[in-house]
Amino acid sequence: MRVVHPFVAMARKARPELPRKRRTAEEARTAILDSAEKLLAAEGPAGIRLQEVAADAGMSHPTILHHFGSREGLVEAVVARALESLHAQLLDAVRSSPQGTDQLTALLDGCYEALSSRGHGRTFLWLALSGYAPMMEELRVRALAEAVHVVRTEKRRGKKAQPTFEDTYFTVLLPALALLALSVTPPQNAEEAGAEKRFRAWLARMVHAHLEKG
Amino acid sequence: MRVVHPFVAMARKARPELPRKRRTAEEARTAILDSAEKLLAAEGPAGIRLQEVAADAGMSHPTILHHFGSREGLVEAVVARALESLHAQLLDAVRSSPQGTDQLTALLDGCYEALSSRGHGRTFLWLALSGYAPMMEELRVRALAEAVHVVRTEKRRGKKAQPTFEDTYFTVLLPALALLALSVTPPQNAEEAGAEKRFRAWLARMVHAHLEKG
DNA sequence: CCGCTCACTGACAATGATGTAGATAGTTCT
DNA sequence: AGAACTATCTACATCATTGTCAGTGAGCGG
Repeated sequence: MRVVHPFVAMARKARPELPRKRRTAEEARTAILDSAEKLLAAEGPAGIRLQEVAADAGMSHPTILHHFGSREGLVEAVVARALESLHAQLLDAVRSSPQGTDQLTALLDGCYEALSSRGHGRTFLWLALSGYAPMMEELRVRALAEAVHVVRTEKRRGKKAQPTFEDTYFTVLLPALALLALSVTPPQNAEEAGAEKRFRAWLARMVHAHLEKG
Repeated sequence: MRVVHPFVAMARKARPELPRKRRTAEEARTAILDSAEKLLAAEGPAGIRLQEVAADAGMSHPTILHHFGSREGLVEAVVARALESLHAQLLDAVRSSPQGTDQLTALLDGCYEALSSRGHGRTFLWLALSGYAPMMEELRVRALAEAVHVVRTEKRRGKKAQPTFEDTYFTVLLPALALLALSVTPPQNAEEAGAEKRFRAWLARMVHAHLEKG
């Protein structure tokens, strides 16, 4: 039934770049996930092919199946890790600077960085389109808006017109959607990058003005 | 070399639902494109499979190859037709109402309708992510912003502070990006639909206020 | 009625992707 | 050193998808 390979040694010699490396299971998993994540951001979940991931990670594709059970297992793992990483980066960006126009610009810059630097914004949109991630819930805009709303109402304690929560929610949602869409195609040159930066500053002024005036 | 099929007639009888239909070439092409466009909006360009398109259009997959030459040919045709249709619908929406807050709300509603009704927004994002369509150019935001800027400067003739074109551009770009991102996941129920409608009205007020004040 | 055109079909080839099986070779523990 | 463990490999099986081919039949002009 099984044809035993005759010339293993020869094949080995023919491709001297195959010194079977042995990593720890953890190292192997992260190497695989790193390679898969690149493909995920570039081509979406459908673009994750075992052979290609394996080639990029410097191993053969059955090794991936050994570590993740199946292609679906790999996809789930890389999706989970990417979303986790995105949320962590966004949280970092939000935690640093809460008040003032300049800080708001910095905040938007930070969020945009989180979305575009490692292709997480692209990944997120791929997932939303593919139905992997429930768009709005995953972006956790609501939670962020709640935090902002607390600060906002705090600041205008005593004023007569208190803003509604929905107003605050929309005010947070708007830049979130815009930055997400922008991150699909990162700027190709310095000029585009400059324009996008000015856009974020402009957007920050707009949002800030709206939050202040109520 | 070739095994001649022995029981064609029997096979025909076995599946009586196969009366070979003959359409005109035009009818066939549009039927195929209609089916392919559904798949394109749902799963992106990578989701266009000849067998599936053929099944949906009620024919065998070689017929598609007969009409479009190759899968790539089909994809190009359906992409071209979808973008054409999206631009036509957006143009329609923009042409109807140029001034005032209420009309601006209607305009945004119209644009959102164009993006979400037939999944054109999803299609567009699939294409942008896949690298088929150059995001910003394809949305033709610049051309729209130029038209808006003419009207805007016209209205404030004589005033001292004229808004820059970039300000107008950003003011058009912002709702464009937001609506596009929103169209990825159309509302699942009446409540979500209502919230999105209120968001568009809120956005229209914001944009209108900015355009008026300068 | 005849014959041509071409939309259409089933069968098959070719390619590429996932998954399986058994052997091989680092690592670590005793 | 020897044994156990397991990360890794090659080879193969299986399936889905695109594309080719030769033939079929509906409609139309003579």
